[in-house]
Amino acid sequence: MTGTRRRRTGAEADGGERAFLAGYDARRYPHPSLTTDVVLVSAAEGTLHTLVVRRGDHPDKGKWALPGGFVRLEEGLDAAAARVLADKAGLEGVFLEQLYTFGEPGRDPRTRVVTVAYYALVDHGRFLEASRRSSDVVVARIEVPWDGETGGPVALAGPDGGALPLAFDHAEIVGMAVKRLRGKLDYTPVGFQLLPAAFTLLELQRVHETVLGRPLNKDSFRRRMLASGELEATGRSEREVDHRPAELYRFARRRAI
Amino acid sequence: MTGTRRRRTGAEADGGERAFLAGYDARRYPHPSLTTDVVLVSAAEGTLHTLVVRRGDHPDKGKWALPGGFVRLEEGLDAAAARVLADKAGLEGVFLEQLYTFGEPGRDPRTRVVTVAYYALVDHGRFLEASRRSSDVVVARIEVPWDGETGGPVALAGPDGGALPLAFDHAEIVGMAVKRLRGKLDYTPVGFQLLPAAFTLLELQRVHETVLGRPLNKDSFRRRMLASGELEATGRSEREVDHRPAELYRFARRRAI
DNA sequence: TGAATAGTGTCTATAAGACAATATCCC
DNA sequence: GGGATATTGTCTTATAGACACTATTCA
Repeated sequence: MTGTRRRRTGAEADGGERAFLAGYDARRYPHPSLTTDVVLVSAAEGTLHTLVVRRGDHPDKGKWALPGGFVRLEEGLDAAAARVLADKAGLEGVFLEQLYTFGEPGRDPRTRVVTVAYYALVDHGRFLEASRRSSDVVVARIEVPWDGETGGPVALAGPDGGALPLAFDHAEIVGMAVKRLRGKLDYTPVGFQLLPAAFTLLELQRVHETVLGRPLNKDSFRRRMLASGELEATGRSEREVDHRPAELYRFARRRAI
Repeated sequence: MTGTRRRRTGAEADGGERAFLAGYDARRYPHPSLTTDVVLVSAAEGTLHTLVVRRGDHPDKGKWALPGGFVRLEEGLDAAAARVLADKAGLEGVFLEQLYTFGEPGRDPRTRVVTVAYYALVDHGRFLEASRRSSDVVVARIEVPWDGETGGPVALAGPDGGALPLAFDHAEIVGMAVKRLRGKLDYTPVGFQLLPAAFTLLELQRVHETVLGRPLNKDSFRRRMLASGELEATGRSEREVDHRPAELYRFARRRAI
């Protein structure tokens, strides 16, 4: 028992925790701080990328952190993540989904901070716009040291190939985003979120391979995608390629928040 | 901007949220309250069950709530959920996993409460012990009004068949647990957690069918399970059944927290 | 012996992987 | 025409569903 809880009496013996809230002054006892961090993911050149921000202050000064911020008292969690995304990366209307909540007591050395992590998916083109806003913002390549959905922390590499050390437990958070994304890909049409509105089947396959970290069979990928009903031919084709141009498809029902 | 944030200056323009924490006094500004709620799930008689507690106080007095409690300042999220499980249901060593974090501003009428929901899996036998501890604790049948992994709120029915109205957004939380469980079943050996140490293939199939809410093909279920390598024959058989006794299996590597 | 479920074997339909053949663009 | 990739079609193999048949227990 800590100072935040009173002795429980008979009537409160079960379910009393909630009753307790009624007489509870939120300002009187310390709560954990609540933040949200967003793993903004794109796929390009066979690698997943994510946006990180250089920390200007201690602790972990000079290391790289996910864009994040406090959850305001009157603001929903999804809304807080969307706000962070808009503020830090200038992005709206992208796929955004809650990932996991990280709250080990030691994860931030200053005070107890619980963070509700989100992940967002964008096509690489929109991604690059965002990274041009500041030299403290970088789109890093994600290096995944495990196969399949094993999970665990990942490493980041900057545009010059150098390692970007991650602040706090953010390597775990990005790793969790990769793991989730790999899992989702098997049964949800999440790959489209990483591509522009129109794309070829090969581009879609490359995105899937990038997410999964392994090559896929072209024939069956093609069949599976066309049979899924998620794709819709645009009637247009690629232009200015030095081979037979591929047909362009679009996602039949694109979702976003 | 609320009073919880200062105006940002140039050096803080990106990543400043974290720097902000350094000079931040956690007791000076209101944070959301942080709780954890546990959806304790079992399978029996073709239906999923969960444990709920009758609320003795307003708001939602008389309605039924998931066992829950505050996350202590020095305590990890998993640890908080495990503590709630031990306190409220007397259960330890069961499968316990983070589910989702619910934090819409209006979900608790008194103050802003963000809850990190967990779900736990137990075999129905152990479950019943827990429910005998108090008349305010009930193991309810979960009635799922949607197919597959559609998601959405569910309803609860008490032992007498009457509806048990759920407090707050707990119908959503239980619904999310069912959805997650259905998704997990396809690719992880989570069904074993709902059974005692030794079980027959048909019992395992019934559990899967209960979770998924649809019948499964016996032959291919059998083949799939035996081929998965997750099962291990105990060498023993059922006793006292009025038909040919089935072989008892155990899970080859049972996991728990 | 009969009821009831366990467990085995076989056939068929479907989906995935492999591979060959043809099509269409730019140079 | 040559290079390169798109697209189609066929064959093989693995897996799921259907179904028939035998096995084993208790009443």
